[in-house]
Amino acid sequence: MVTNEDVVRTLERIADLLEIRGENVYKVRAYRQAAVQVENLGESIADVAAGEGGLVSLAGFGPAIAEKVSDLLQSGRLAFLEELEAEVPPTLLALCALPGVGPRTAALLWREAGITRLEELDAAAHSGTLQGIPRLGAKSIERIVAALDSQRDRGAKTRRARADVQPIVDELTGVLRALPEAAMVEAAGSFRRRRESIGDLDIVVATATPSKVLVAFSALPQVERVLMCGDTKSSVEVASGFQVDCRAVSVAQFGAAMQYFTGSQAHNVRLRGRALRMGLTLNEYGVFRLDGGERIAGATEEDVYAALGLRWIPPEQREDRGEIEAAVIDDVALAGAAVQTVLPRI
DNA sequence: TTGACCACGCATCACG
DNA sequence: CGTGATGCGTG
DNA sequence: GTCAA
Repeated sequence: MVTNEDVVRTLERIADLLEIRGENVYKVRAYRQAAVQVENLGESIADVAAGEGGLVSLAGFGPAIAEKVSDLLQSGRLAFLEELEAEVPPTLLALCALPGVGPRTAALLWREAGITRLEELDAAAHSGTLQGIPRLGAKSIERIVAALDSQRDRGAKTRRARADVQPIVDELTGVLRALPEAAMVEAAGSFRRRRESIGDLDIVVATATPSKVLVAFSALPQVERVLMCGDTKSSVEVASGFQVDCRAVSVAQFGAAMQYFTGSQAHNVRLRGRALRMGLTLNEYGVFRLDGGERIAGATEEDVYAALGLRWIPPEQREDRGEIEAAVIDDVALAGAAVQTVLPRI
């Protein structure tokens, strides 16, 4: 019995391996999007396959992916994936899991140094074999060594329970709010979406002096390691490896930044797609007209959603499960009884 | 059949 | 030394 | 690879 979860894992695995192989980014994305669709599917994918229209009736499923998933459902295997795994060593996926190492670097290590597994990478990094590989400078090698060490230190504990994160949120937002430069401070990300499992923490600060706030943030006693600190964002680790990102924006951008950093990613992508179809563009600084670039929203989240013809959507609903469609302020309501306004058609 | 496919910050490296 | 391209990571 | 024009 092949479950939806099996299909999701398989599609994601294909995407990862294709990425290492250097396939077209949109092909890779197509597999990832298909995986997301299956993930959000409210029924058994086997039923969909058997039902009217078959798998191609699913969004993101064209003939190619439909056939592969169909094979998988029928036989429990997928020849395509097996061929791919024969071509691209699956152990490379473990390299990609290292922070700072992505598919391109994994492919580079494989091609240039014949490295396919973590142990080989570790040995090569220390023996100096890595030196001389194009695009792999001293900094990059140092980064790899650090990543391997840090992974060894703590057995790759990734996500944390909401209850464990809450005190960290309270403490960090507390000290940031005490800064005279910080006008507004809020936690965003999956924490704000009230998810039970939290991968990392995002904190948004409104301020007129971003660098001051970020420097202060990076220097907090709770900070164990600074991953990076730029002009608008800083990433650190606190409490044995838990990552916290701090983004500093102006007061006028605070709403757009909160919207952006609250996510989810899928929600944001759909929202931005909607913006484009309305002749607008959405980023973490606001909503802008495509022609001329005039800014039309950004100070508050309500602003941002309203500019896109939407009611404000509670964070816990922002998962791209139909909440955007449900929040559309329809033409009729806007136009009143008499006048037919011309809103951009979505 | 063809073109578009979200948007951006930071670190690093190659190049002039 | 500055600049642009690339890779990675983030929602 | 998929979708829409």
